[in-house]
Amino acid sequence: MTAVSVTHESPSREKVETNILMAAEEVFSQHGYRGASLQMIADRAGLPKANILYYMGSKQALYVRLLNRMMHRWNKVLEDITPESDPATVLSDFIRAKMVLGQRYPEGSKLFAAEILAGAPFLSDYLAGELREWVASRAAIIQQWSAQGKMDAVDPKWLIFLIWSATQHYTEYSAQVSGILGRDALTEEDIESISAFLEHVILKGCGITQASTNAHLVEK
Amino acid sequence: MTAVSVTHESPSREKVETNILMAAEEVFSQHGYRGASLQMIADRAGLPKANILYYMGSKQALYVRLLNRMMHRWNKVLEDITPESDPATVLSDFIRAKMVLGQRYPEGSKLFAAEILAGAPFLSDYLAGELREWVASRAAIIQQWSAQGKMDAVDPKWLIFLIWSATQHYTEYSAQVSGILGRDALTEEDIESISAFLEHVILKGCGITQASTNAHLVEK
DNA sequence: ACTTATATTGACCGATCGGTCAGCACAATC
DNA sequence: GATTGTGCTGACCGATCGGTCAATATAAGT
Repeated sequence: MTAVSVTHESPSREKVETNILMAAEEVFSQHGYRGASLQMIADRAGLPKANILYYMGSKQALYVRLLNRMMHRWNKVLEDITPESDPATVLSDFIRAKMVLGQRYPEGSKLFAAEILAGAPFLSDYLAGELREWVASRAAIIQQWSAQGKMDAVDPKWLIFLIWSATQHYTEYSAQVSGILGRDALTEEDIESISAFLEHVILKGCGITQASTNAHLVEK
Repeated sequence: MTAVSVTHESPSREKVETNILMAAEEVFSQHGYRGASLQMIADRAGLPKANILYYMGSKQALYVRLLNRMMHRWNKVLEDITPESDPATVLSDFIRAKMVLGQRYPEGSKLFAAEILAGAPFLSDYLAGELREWVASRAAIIQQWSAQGKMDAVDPKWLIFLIWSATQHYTEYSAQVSGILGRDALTEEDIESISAFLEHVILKGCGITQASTNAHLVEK
């Protein structure tokens, strides 16, 4: 990527940063914070190592920036939910939204997973603060659904963790999944099949009757 | 150190090796293969770095040895299962066996997770060979259960992945779970509560009526 | 054209990486 | 007592780590 381009104009700052962030997300997600090296990121971005530090300041700043970006993406999921909402559609949307998120940002999801695996040294505040509130508020609503007889009296936290884990599995364990399935990557049909399966098992397992036959139709 | 009367083989060697393996499992599980350093392992084992290499040969040999040890532990799960088996008890046992496995070997489980996250560079053969066969054989049996009307006609592979992910979550994401729950670690009651929840949702979600022989698990 | 500000990067720093090796400690054998 | 074999480890190796900096190139402002 050295300047051999026919056009003499240099890429804008934003373009370069995006390029670096993409490369860094790949490397960090594969090897974790300690296992990743700036040289690997630089090579993947097609830039000299010093240039990475010029734009990002330090390895840690780059890493934290990627974590924040991923947290921002994640925060948009399941924003509006009330006790009056229909459990079937809400949980269904939740499952599918998380599946889409994992498919759209596989490297970011893996980056997050590696951070948690390492003991969440950079995310402990977020987990015990913002995310805990997120879970608590959603759990309270699910609890009300149970009290209203709309679903079984399951522990809402375990239910949330179940949906998280079941959906994340297909992005973070993609190497295992594709190794077992004998396929390089999941197809569109795979994703739809998995989503329908999770919808079926989790809703039915929680005693939720799917309101309409076309509940699987989700629009963004 | 230890004065042993019978000295056919050196018992100290085994002790030292176990010590090293324990330390290495912790470090590798936290930081992955690249992120782990022999110095960190040596410090945790209370030995000089050269001693680690004296016993284990190389970083890679040590890592592969840990992976193999974890694979052997894992292989014992769900060994005997036939089409005549009762789906309720089999799946229930599967869920609880995996929960126990994760609680018994948290570092080993995380080590495995980190390896998969990195793209399974050392495990691709195992995933596409031994483990794929494991899944295929169990999937065939589940398929027969569906054909016999013992349960819903769900895709067996997705079901196996669901149980894997849902149970593994509590060991590999323990930092996230405890951060959200505000607890340092899961209690015995937590484990039982989670196991009962997963049993309830997954069995019911697959249209399996819990057998009377498991009556002690139904109500809690 | 000249000045200023920003982009870019090769060269370098001390620290740490995985790994080698010579040599010491020590018990068993001769 | 001398020899041998094994356990053990400090010292060292070249490579790579994250990060700094001076020098240069390019763009922008006047």
